[in-house]
Amino acid sequence: MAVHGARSRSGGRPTLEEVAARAGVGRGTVSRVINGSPRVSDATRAAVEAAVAELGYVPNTAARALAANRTDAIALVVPEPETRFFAEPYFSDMLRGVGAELSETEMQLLLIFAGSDRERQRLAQYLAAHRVDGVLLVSVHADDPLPDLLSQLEIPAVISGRRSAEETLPSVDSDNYGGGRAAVEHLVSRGRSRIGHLAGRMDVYGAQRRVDGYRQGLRDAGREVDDRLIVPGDFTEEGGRRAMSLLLERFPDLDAVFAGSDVMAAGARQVLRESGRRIPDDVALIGYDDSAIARHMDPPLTSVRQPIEEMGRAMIDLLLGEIADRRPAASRGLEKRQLVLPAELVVRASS
Amino acid sequence: MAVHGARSRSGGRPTLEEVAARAGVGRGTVSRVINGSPRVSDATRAAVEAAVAELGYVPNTAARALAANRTDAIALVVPEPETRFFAEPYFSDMLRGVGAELSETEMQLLLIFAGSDRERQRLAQYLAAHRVDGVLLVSVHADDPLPDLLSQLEIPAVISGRRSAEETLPSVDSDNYGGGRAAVEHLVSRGRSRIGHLAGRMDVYGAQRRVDGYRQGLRDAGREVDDRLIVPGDFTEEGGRRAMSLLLERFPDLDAVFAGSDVMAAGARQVLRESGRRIPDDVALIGYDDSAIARHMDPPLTSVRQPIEEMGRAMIDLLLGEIADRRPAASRGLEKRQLVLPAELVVRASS
DNA sequence: AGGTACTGTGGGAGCGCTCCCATCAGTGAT
DNA sequence: ATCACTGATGGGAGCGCTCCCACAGTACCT
Repeated sequence: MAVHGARSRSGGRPTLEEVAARAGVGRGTVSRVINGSPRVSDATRAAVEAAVAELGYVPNTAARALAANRTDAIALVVPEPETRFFAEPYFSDMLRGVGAELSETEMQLLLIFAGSDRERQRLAQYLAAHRVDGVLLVSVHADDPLPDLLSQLEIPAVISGRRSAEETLPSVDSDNYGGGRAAVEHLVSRGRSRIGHLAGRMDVYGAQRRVDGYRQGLRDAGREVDDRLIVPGDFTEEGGRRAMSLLLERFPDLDAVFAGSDVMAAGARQVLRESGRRIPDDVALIGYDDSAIARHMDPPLTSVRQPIEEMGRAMIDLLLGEIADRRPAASRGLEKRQLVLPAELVVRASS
Repeated sequence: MAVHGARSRSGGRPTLEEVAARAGVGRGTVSRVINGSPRVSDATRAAVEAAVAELGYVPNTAARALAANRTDAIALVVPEPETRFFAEPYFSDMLRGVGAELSETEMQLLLIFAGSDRERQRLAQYLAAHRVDGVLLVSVHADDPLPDLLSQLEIPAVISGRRSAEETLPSVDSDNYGGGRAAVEHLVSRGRSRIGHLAGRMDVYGAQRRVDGYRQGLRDAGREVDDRLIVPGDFTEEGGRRAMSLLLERFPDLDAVFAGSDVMAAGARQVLRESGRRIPDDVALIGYDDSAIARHMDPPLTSVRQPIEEMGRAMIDLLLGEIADRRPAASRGLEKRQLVLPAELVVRASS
């Protein structure tokens, strides 16, 4: 006996069916118009669009997701505590690029932090429920289980940077090798003869590549590479200080330092100052990341800039491609799915 | 002729039906167990849970959303460009509180920026599609159309701060009045006799209340309020400088200043310095927000602290209540739905 | 013994959409 | 005039869940 009128549970919102009735067409046709199918005559399309406008029709996402098995949403997963996310400009730049590129589409972006174990647990559950069509993974460490979980669940994903030379996931990286090389080349061209390198954490592939670039830069200049000139730090200021002290101890006649990050360069600067050395007169200093630190340092720090915002855009492009190409599972090779964007040396007063 | 086997479009994920078959019960029973209904015997529940575990069953959110007309997601809407979001600790603190409180539930948080017109357009579309069960609105200006859109769409929402004394939406605010009063009380107790106030933008209700508190603080001390001691700024550093200059011009014998924000206090400090006045010896200075600026200022700035993280938690509590109480539409009054959390004076060397 | 009131359970009827097959009218070739 | 296509359209059959009614079983009354 129950009368199921137009005003159902969904709060009186119009449905596809109602739009179809209004436009005097079938359900399928309205669906085609909504989804931009070309197989609709112009007259029909116009009629449907008018009905949509009159009724203020908005598609029900849940119904669409259920029927089409897609969510029109992707997640930006940050496997870090929220604090780091806000502290580092890297993330905000990345987010800007991602947001810009995504605003061209109908896709929705979710921001998910997975710093704590508890949060990672929730994330796993979330992914298992397939609540997103794809995932953007930033700042992943070499031993993170997340990428494997993703491929196991067959969720398209793109990673920023790469975990190793054999990265299997689609990825967008910047040219750490070229960046390292450019830094050294610059120092050589300024007549520096003994150039040290404060390396980053060696379990980060990008840091390894910077070292490789440093080596090659020296070789290009016809110099021998003395491994004792390479001191590992850990990307922190304190690490930079320690590494710098050690380097100075080994080579009192050092006249240039290439640090694997601006933060380490800041630590190095302190040690150089304390030892009475002037920058750049006695020792030239170069950092990496071109962060705010670099611009505000005294003297302003020469640094290697990564096009982070552009990397964000590229990641979205790749991911959308992956999602669209879902049908011929793993058809294309990896070649076109791993991008490396150029890094650029920004010269300032420290070198 | 088509055979619709167990492995359907959804990528072979088990369904409720399959779990039911496995556990030897009906569909309804499994649903009850999944949703924690008490109307299930212990034995049956155990059997179902075992089946869920064996099959690795995860509910299909889209189907649930469609059938139950809810999304289990809420949005934190920031009507500001992303840049400001990252720049101000207010948001990151808020996000931390919100995230913490939400992690106790099954709800998913979406972060949505609506700084540009284009983004606002998208947001409106998003809300019209009812893709979230509720909305948290932070940093809303008096004339923002968003709150009205929300109530028109009948989407539960909670606002941080309030737009005016007659705020109609559920809200969580801090006690700006009490904070202003406490600041003045403190200055009076330190023997300051001529106390100025650098007010914030007067279209922000909280700024008005700080002024009210300032006034009452003086009255409490039995002093007369001279309106020329109150100079409006605009919450910026430059505004703080201008207001401070004006104030100093009017009252060269000023011996205390209460600024409506730490940033304005920073501007004021510069002007005070330039005029040769020492802080706190000649002039005491108090800010508002207790931000990083306050702690790092020279001398460290006395400031009024708002419990932002706690406000975030409270907003979630309120919102979840609103969502749960959807049935008796607008039943409860507003009394219990507008919280005011205490502000606290953090005394440092500047006063 | 017959009622009354639970509790626990099964399963039909949707939710609003997409997918896809059937249908129909039009077009050009035979 | 007939046949084979093609493009445009209608609508059935799900997608996987929740809601709710119906029904069996048990317990407690009169």
